[in-house]
Amino acid sequence: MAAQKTPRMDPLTMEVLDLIGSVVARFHEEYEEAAAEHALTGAQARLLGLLSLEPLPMRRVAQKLKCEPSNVTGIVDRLEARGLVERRPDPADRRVKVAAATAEGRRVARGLRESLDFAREPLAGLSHEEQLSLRNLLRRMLGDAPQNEE
Amino acid sequence: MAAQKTPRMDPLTMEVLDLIGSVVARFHEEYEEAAAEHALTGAQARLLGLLSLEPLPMRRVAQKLKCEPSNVTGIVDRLEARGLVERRPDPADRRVKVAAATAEGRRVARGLRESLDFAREPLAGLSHEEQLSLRNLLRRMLGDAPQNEE
DNA sequence: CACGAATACTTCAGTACCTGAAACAACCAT
DNA sequence: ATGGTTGTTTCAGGTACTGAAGTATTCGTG
Repeated sequence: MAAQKTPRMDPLTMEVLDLIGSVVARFHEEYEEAAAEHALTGAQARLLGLLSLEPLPMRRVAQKLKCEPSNVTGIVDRLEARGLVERRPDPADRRVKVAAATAEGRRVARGLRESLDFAREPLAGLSHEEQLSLRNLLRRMLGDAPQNEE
Repeated sequence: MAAQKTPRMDPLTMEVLDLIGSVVARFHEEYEEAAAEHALTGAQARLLGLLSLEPLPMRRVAQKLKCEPSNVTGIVDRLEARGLVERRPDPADRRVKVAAATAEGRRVARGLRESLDFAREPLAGLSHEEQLSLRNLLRRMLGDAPQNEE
């Protein structure tokens, strides 16, 4: 628990912090917007995006989404009602229900992904070196052990 | 609305995109967590942070938060019940109610800001040059996409 | 000045999201 | 077999959000 008092904050650090805040706000906004275009809420879009990669038991979904399993039930209910997701029994354990995106669900998820032009387009304007540098900086910010130094 | 088919995506670009997604998720998570430590929801924390800078009419708050004014009513209600925000009449226009953070509200907002160690600490580990470079890259990401659609 | 339109806020359904507790079924260890 | 644990759902309770309707105030114009 670092209870430091931040005696003063470097103005550059503050600006970068602010820029990150803007990126976060912008990203979120774009995401919700893209979801809305497909008649989905943000939570539904996140869940569908997750399941479009691979089917997952409800409990795993809750872990990935960092929420309670009881919450997942409702979101899957609504997606299932729209035919975008289905519940399958797990042959190995009859307690678990595996949530999986339907073909239609995967189609919608792809469309969703393609709607997220926000970061892709500006990124295309950066040179390869700049992208590399951005990647490394972001990696360090996230605390990831850099594995592919280049 | 660029409905391009993304003929191919540079793997580096994809990784950077992914990292940005992680930053966004992390930032959000930290924000909600910091808010929860002060017994606030994310929406309440955002509103309080806004009002800690300057008092604003309800209508302006809704604009800043990009939501309906009727929504702001409820959030301000709850913050007001906790004594963190108050409604003041606008002497110039009796229709208008100005929402303002109380002294206690400003105190909580400051604590909230200081709890957001996520980006500050990793940033402190970057050299001045690296921070400059990160700032410039983020600026370009945000500024190169002038989104004045209307 | 009066009167209708516009503006600011609130109230009121209606929906979604989210949590925590309790119920239920199925698994597992003894 | 029994009892504890695990996976899912149901339920109650609360926040967030929208859109429509309602109230009060301001403003524009005849």
